Amino acid sequence: MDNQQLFGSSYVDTSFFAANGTAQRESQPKARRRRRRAARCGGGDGNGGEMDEGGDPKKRRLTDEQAEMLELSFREERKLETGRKVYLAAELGLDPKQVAVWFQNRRARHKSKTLEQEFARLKHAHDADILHKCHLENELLRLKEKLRATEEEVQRLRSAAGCHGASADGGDSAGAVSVCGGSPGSFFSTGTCQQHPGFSGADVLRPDDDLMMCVPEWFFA
DNA sequence: TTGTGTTTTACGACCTCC
DNA sequence: GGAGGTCGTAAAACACAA
Repeated sequence: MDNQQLFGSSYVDTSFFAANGTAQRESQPKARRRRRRAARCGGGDGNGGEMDEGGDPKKRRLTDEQAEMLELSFREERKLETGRKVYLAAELGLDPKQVAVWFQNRRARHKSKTLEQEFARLKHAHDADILHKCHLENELLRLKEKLRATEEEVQRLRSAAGCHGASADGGDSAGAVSVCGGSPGSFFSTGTCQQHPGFSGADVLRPDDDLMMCVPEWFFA
């Protein structure tokens, strides 16, 4: 069937068909499924309202051609105004209501897929943030350890110089390394990085990432 | 062949816009 | 008020592993 004939120039431009053709389906399994069904049923009859033995209109899957043309039309414009609905229904031998329902369901599928992709993107970004936070925490620990060593060295030099009253700060230097066990805002308890169970930082790691202290506790569970 | 999970079609309820 | 939208859901159609 000629695409120009089917949709009319006001609905679909020819460059779209040229670019997409009929091969650009969302997934191969879907195509395979339709092929198998077509083989079983002896191909589509072009009638979406086939009756069962009792004469009741049963749920009928659209033929490959019908689905394909609706898909092309959907990609062109996701909303369905009355004129286009009636036109498509007439050209595809469907009830206008069927066309409307198909578009409703197609929009729902599209939205669902979009949300899925957006979720994956946000999760990836979140994982990267968690990893970055881990590195910052590790760096903080290193710096505090360095500070503690420096303060110990100062203390030692003062002692060596006979400056016994120098510890006016109450000997608080030991508190400098208490971050591991007691820092209120710390993410760490025993030097490991506590992650959410769903953390999947592996996909954002780089070869030079220092993971010395960044092992989630659940890893050892 | 059958049980089960997934996809597709269809519908009703409710909302928004003209 | 009617047309068409989303959302939630039922059920048929289908794929596939056991």
